[in-house]
Amino acid sequence: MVSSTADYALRAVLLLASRDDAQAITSNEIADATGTPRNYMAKVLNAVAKSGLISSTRGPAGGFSLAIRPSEITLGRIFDLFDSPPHHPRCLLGSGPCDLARPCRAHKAWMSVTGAQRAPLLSTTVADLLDGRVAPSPRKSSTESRHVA
Amino acid sequence: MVSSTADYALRAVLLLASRDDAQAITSNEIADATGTPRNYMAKVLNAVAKSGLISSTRGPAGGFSLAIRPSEITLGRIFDLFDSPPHHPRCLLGSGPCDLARPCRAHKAWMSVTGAQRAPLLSTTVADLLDGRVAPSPRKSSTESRHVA
DNA sequence: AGCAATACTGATATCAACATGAGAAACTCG
DNA sequence: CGAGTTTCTCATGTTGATATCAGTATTGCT
Repeated sequence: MVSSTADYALRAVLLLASRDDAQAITSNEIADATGTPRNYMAKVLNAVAKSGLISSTRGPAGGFSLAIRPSEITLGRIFDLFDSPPHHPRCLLGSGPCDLARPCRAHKAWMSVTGAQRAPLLSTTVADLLDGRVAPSPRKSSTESRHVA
Repeated sequence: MVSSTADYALRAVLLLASRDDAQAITSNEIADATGTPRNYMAKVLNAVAKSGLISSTRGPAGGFSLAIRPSEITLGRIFDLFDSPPHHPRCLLGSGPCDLARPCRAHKAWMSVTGAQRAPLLSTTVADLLDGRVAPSPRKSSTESRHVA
């Protein structure tokens, strides 16, 4: 459901956010601490740094450090770097005209589902994750009881 | 976010559910109507049929038809056939003991996020999609206003 | 029995994500 | 200026999902 690359990025950002000191950590340290392949993590960090979430300094005592505050980093912002949000180019029902401007019923309902899936990524920040704080879970069992008979 | 295979399966089921007559449709008809590759759709339909959601009859005038009512088919049931739900084998924060029984704070929050993403898949049925009906969207802006300053 | 239509099965090709390795660029120190 | 440390970049290998093809099994009809 979430690519491993985006998962690596999340772990790295989470690790950086968990230490308050502005001291930079090397790519290898991050890889070892998060249990990810060293060379690959270096590439992932590079991509994240390009987006502006983290900053990198080269040379001795160099490494990576958080560029903005954890409360500003939503999960969606991290995942969007690698996993592009899905778009349904063709209508879910085969026939009939159905574009984005005038989606068919199924298309409309589907967009709502994907939107609901995306909501917690947009509302949850890295700071929330560190504090164990959690986005409000949607109340269930409202549609659950409809399809019993 | 959702594999193309699962997407194909959803379209096929949606197409079958959209016609009330119990007449079977051939694999090729389904593929053409949904705009998916013929040979691949045949294989996907085969897998869906094995799970019991649809039934298949061979020979002339054969094809596929819905095995159970659309209101009984949740989206999660279709997607789980191909996209296995993600599990986080390693803790999100590198160090410290953290298993599934006693998850760390970050782990706990993460599980809540993934759970919230999965909720609409479990509560929405194929019948809902056909009717344009939609799962209740989680109330937002409760965590949204926290990270402004 | 034999033919045609259809679902099924396995082997194979294709492609993108994942991962590795080596070397170049950049920075800090003596 | 030179040496050491670290990020950065490119080329290559590996894996799994995606897609195709050819062949087999099953059923209905004549």
